[in-house]
Amino acid sequence: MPKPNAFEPLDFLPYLLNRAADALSLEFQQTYKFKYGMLRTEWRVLFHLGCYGDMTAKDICDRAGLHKTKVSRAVRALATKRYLTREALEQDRRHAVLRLTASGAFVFADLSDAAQSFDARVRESMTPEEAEMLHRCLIRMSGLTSTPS
Amino acid sequence: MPKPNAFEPLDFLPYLLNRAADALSLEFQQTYKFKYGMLRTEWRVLFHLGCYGDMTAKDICDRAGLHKTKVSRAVRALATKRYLTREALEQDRRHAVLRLTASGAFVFADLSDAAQSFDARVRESMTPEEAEMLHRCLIRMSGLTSTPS
DNA sequence: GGATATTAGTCGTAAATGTAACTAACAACC
DNA sequence: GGTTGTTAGTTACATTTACGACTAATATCC
Repeated sequence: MPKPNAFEPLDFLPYLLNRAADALSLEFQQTYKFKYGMLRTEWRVLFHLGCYGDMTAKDICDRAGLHKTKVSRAVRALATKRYLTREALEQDRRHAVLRLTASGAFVFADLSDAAQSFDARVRESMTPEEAEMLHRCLIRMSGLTSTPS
Repeated sequence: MPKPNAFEPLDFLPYLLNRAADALSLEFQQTYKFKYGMLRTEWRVLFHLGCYGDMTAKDICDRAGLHKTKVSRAVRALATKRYLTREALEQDRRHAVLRLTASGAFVFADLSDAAQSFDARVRESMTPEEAEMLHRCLIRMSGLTSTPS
């Protein structure tokens, strides 16, 4: 007896989203993994620092929606690679401002370019309307308001 | 000196996709994790068996785009929970057909209902056009042809 | 029918992750 | 100024994953 209203994996949004995210991430991963031996979280931290400027680990956690232990480990790895420095704030020494070094900035520039090309290539498979709608839906589902405020 | 054409995380599709996928998966995870103590891959395997009927581990790997070791372990976990049985094929004893038990089928029915409600709830946040377009884009990005052959 | 190659599935180990406990610095209240 | 609470970040440990090596069954080719 087949189910009356059969629901199938390819209609289930979390599943579909995961497959698409995995497919894209896996492909782009080649770029930062092979060239710079970075992990995904390291790339994300670098990306945030490069795009938004110096900030603390906490800021990155909030922005990127990552857990502090994950960021902590990524920051340590990036510091070991000399891609960033940690500088404790005078007024509150619990905070450490993270700053890209020259080589960190160079790597960021390289990866950022690669990311832009990659993104552009993916967008080629859709119409501008689709791209815009996709962006809107993804932001909404992520629970992000698009206003950075 | 600010970058001329600044690219930012929220415009990068892999990042956005991951955030949306994580947000949704994390939420739906509560359902199968708390009620049945299942891991995501276990839920996926159950989902595939329930939706598509009896199949081998290899079939699930191909359909779900999962590595065989991941499926192997999920299958063992589900077998331990008595949600499925493994039956070696007469004509080729390398293959083992996986079949849901009565309780496996019950759990599947329950989770499948929950998944449908969840999916419906997420879709409420978008127009039918958006939902359709999203589905199309995700399938395309996943590298899946929507024709199951 | 015996050597070689494939294939389905499992196992072992190293790496990565999640969770909670921890440390250190600050704040607030008395 | 000491007690209590909170926050940024790290550490420790258990769970999960990735990757490769492995086993067993079948297919192929001679």
